[in-house]
Amino acid sequence: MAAPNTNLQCDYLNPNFPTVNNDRFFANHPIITMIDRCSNTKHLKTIHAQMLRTGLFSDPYSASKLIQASALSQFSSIQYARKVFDQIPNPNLYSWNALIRAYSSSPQPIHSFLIFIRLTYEGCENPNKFTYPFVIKALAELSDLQVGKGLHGMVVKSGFIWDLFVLNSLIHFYVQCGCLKMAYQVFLSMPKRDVVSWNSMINGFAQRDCADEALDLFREMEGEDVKPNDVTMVGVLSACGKKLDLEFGRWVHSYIEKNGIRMSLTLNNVILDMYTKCGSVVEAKRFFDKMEEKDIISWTTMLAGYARLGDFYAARSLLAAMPCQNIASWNALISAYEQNGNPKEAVAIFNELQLSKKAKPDEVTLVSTLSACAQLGAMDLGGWIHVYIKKEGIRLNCHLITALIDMYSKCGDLEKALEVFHSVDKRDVFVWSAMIAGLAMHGFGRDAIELFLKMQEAKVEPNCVTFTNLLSACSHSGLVEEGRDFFRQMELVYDIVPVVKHYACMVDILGRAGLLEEAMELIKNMPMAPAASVWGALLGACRLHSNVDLAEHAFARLLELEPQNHRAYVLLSNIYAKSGKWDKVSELRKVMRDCGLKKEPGCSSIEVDGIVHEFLVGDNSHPLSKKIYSKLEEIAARLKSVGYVSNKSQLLQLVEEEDTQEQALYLHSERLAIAFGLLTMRPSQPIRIVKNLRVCGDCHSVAKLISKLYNREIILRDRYRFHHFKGGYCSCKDYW
DNA sequence: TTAGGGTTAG
Repeated sequence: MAAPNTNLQCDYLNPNFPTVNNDRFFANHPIITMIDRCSNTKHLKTIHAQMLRTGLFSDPYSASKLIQASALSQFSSIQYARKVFDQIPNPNLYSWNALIRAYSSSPQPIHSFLIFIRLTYEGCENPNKFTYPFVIKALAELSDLQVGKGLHGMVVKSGFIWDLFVLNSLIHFYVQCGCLKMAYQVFLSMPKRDVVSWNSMINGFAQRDCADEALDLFREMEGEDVKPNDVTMVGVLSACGKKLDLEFGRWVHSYIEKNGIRMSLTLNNVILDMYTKCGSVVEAKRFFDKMEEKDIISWTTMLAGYARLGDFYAARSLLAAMPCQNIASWNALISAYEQNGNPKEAVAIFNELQLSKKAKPDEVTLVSTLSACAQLGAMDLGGWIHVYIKKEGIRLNCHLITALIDMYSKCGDLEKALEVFHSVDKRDVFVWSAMIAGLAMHGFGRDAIELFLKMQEAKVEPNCVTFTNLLSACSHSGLVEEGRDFFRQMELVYDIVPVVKHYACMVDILGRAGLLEEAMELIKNMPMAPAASVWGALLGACRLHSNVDLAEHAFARLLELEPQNHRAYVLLSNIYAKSGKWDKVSELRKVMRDCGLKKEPGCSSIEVDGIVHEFLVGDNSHPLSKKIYSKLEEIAARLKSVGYVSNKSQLLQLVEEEDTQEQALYLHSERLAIAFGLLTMRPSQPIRIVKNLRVCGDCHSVAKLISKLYNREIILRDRYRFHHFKGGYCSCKDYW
C-alpha cells in the first residue's frame, strides 16, 4: 500500500480551503478509499492514525466511513467503534445509525437504545428511516414492550410509518414481545408487503404456538405476488413440526425441491427437525445421512429425535459419534429422559456431565434436572442445584424460578418454594401459576386464591394453566363455591375457554363435596366429549360417597375410552366392597385376571444423604431390610400399646394402593420408607416420602400416629397431593 | 449516489 499523501493536511487546514457543505467532499480522498479496501483491525487503526494526523478525522463524512468499517465490517469491533465514535466532534447521522445498528445485534442491545436517546438530544439531525429499524430491533432483543410502543409512536409522528423496513421491524418487535395481535395489526395495515413482512409474521405465528395461523398465512401468501424463500419455509416447517403434521411436512419438503428454494443449512436442519418432531425418525435419518454439510445443530436435532422417541441407545451412540459436543447436545438427552418419565436416568446423565466436565450446565440443563428432581422428590440434589445457581452467579430467569418453585413444592418444602417466589421481582404467568399449584397441592386453597388476586394486582394475565391450578386448589380444600365462581369467570372475565382438564377439575370439586348430581349435570352439558379424566374424577367421588349406580355408569364410560385402565377396576371394586357387594368384587377381579390387567405396584421413595431409596410393596431387597422389618414390628407394638386397631375394611378391600390379598397392610411401601427414615435420619429431619399411588386410609391413620408417637414430621407426597403429618394430625384434614 | 428488516436444536 502506497504511503498516503500527507500534503493534503495543509490543504484541509488552509483557511481558503472550500467550506465543507457537501458531506462527500472527501469521498475520493486516497485515505478514505483505503478504508473500503481495508481487511483487518490493525490496518484500520493505521488509517485512523493517518486521519487524525491529517485532520481528516474532523470531517464528518470521513469519520462516518471509519465508523462504518469499525462497527459493521467483517473485522468489526464494537468497542473500537465506540471509541472512534466518542472522539468524533460532530458525528453525522450516518455515524449515529452505524453505531445504533452495531449495538442492536450485539450482546448489549440496550446501548443501541441509549445511543438513540443521545441522538435525539445531541444529534444535529433527526432520526431517519435507517435509524428506526435498528433501534426497534434492539428493543425486540430486549423485549421491552413499553419502550417499543413509545418508539412506534415516534415512528408515526415522524412520518416513517409507511417505510417497509420500519414496518417489518415493528412486526418482528411485537412478535418478540409475544404481542401477536399487535404484530398482525401492523402486518394488516401495510399497503405493501414483501417477503420479509410475510416471513416475520409466519415465523412469529410458528414460534408462538399458533401453527395453524402460520400455515394459513403461508397459503395466503401463495395467492399473492410474493415468492416464498428459504426463511419462509423455515417458519412453515417449524409450524408442521409443532402440529405433528407429517403429511403436510412431507408436502412442504417436496414443495421446496420443486420450487428450487435455496437449501440453506438452517433449512436443512429444520427439515430434519420436522421429521423427528413428527415421529418419522427413519425419514429423518435418511435425510441426515444425505446432508452434505452438518453443523452441531444437525447432530443435536438428530440426537433429540432419537431421545424423544425413547431410543436412548441410538441417542447415546450419536452423542459419542458427534464431531463436537456442546451443552445443547447433553440437554437434549437430559430433557428427553426427564419428559419420558425417566427422571432417575435424567439425573444420572446430569451427574455424568458434571463428572466428565465436557460441557458447562446452562439454564436449560438446570431447568430439566430440577424438573427431574421434582418428579423424584430428590430435594438434596434440587437444593444443590439452587446453591450451584447462586455460586455460579447464573441469572435467575422465569424458567429457572418456575422450576425451583416447582421442585421445592413437589419435594414437600413449601416454605422454600415461597422463599424463592418472594425473593424475585420478575414474575411471569408461569411463576405465579407454579406457586399457586404449590399452595394447592399442600392444601392451602385459600392462600392459593389470595395469591391469584395478588397476581391480578401485579397485572399478570392468567392463562389456562393458572385456572387448572386454581381449580385444583379449590378441590383439595373443599372450596366449592369459589371453584364454581372461578369456573364461571374463566370465559366471562378472562376470555379463556375451559378445556376438558378444567371440566375434570370441576367434576372433582363437586363430586368430592357430594354434589354428584350437579357433577353429572355438568358432564352432560359439556361442549366437548368427556375424556377419561372426567369419568375418573366422577368415579373417585362415587367411592367417597358410596354411590354404586353412578359409579357403574362412570366405570362403563371410562372403560370405553381406556379399556386397560386398571385403576378404574380397583376403584369400582372398592366401592362394591364398601357396600358389601362381595359377589361383585370377585366378579370384577375375575374380569381383571381374564384381561390380564394388573394393578400398578405401589412404590415409595425417600432421599437420604442425596441417595434416593425406593421401596416396593413387601420389598425385602434393601440391604437394611432386616432392620427395617424389626423397626416395623416395633412400630406395630407401639401403635398397639396406644390402642390402635388397623382398619380391617382396608384389608378386605382390593385397595387401590396395593393388593392386600397378598400383602398385609404394614407392608405398604410408604411404611417401609417411613421405617427406613426413622432408622437413618436425624430426629430433627422431616421424613419426606414420594409415593406413586394414593395413600390408603389405614396408612394415613398410621402416619398420623407415628408423627405423634415418635415426634417426627412426615411429609408424604402421593399421586394427588401432599400430606404433612405432625403431632398426630395431617394437613389434609382427612379430606383427600 | 455511504445503509436496512425476517430463520433452526435444548
